[in-house]
Amino acid sequence: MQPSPQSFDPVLSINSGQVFLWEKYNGIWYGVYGEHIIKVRKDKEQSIELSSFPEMQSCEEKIFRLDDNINEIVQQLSHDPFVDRLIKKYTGLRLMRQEPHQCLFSFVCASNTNIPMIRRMLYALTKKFGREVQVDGKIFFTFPSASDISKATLIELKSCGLGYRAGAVKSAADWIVSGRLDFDLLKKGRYEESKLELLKIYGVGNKIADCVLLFSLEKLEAFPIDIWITRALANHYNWLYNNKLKDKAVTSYQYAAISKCIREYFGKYAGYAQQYIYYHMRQDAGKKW
DNA sequence: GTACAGGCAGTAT
DNA sequence: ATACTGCCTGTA
Repeated sequence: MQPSPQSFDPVLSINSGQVFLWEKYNGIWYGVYGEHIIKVRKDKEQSIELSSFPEMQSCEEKIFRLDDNINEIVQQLSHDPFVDRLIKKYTGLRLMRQEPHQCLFSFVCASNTNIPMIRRMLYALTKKFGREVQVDGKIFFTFPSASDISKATLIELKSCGLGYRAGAVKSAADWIVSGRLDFDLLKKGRYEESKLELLKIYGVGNKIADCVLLFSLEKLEAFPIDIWITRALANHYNWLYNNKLKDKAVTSYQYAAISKCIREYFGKYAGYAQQYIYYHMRQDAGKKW
């Protein structure tokens, strides 16, 4: 039987650059999901086995968004020939649902750097401020809470390799702890309103806000535009924004205009389109991470 | 030594 | 509304 878009491939999704604290150990994938360690094993028949420590109810459905109506999503995106082709090419690629606070800190750290560096920073943060747990004889560290990070000094944060991002991480932590930033409210709010709230945080701009909205706050219309997506838009969607995009960084006004246009074009599941395009661009460039 | 890597904020025009 | 700048850190 041919694989259909309905199937999902956890390893492909884990390796698509949307999550950072995952690693392969003895052929099994382990990932940090807040306080939990997630274990993903694919056996020879390719059947998938997921477990969580401590156990989390229906973690497979939760993390790999199996509650999404993928048929409807695929159908809605298939009007675009490019994305339609990518959906068929990268069978099983899914968005992954992340813990909001881990997601926010991850993408604040992701600003202006590369994936190996992001992984290094986040691992150092978990090691310094997280809780040690053992799974299958291997030591892991849970993701620190906002309160843990808020108590840290800038020096300590910088010692995790955060550099100038340390201030942004600390201020985000302070906002969460003070209740000034409430993820439950942002989940309930509309995309535009929740985005405006996130943009108030020091160190959070358009791209990071859209990542947090898409990956952790259930805003599937969010379409994060980074350098890879800018290149893709310049190559395949030049009609959407009639301007020279090339490799230049977009200004915030350009970002808003492109974002609005592309969300109208792809519809309420634009974020899924972004994921396929992003993965394709990086594959094309030969990126492993 | 230089360039570069998955942005952002601040400032000037 | 856009252009320009500096920024931690590590790797090629």
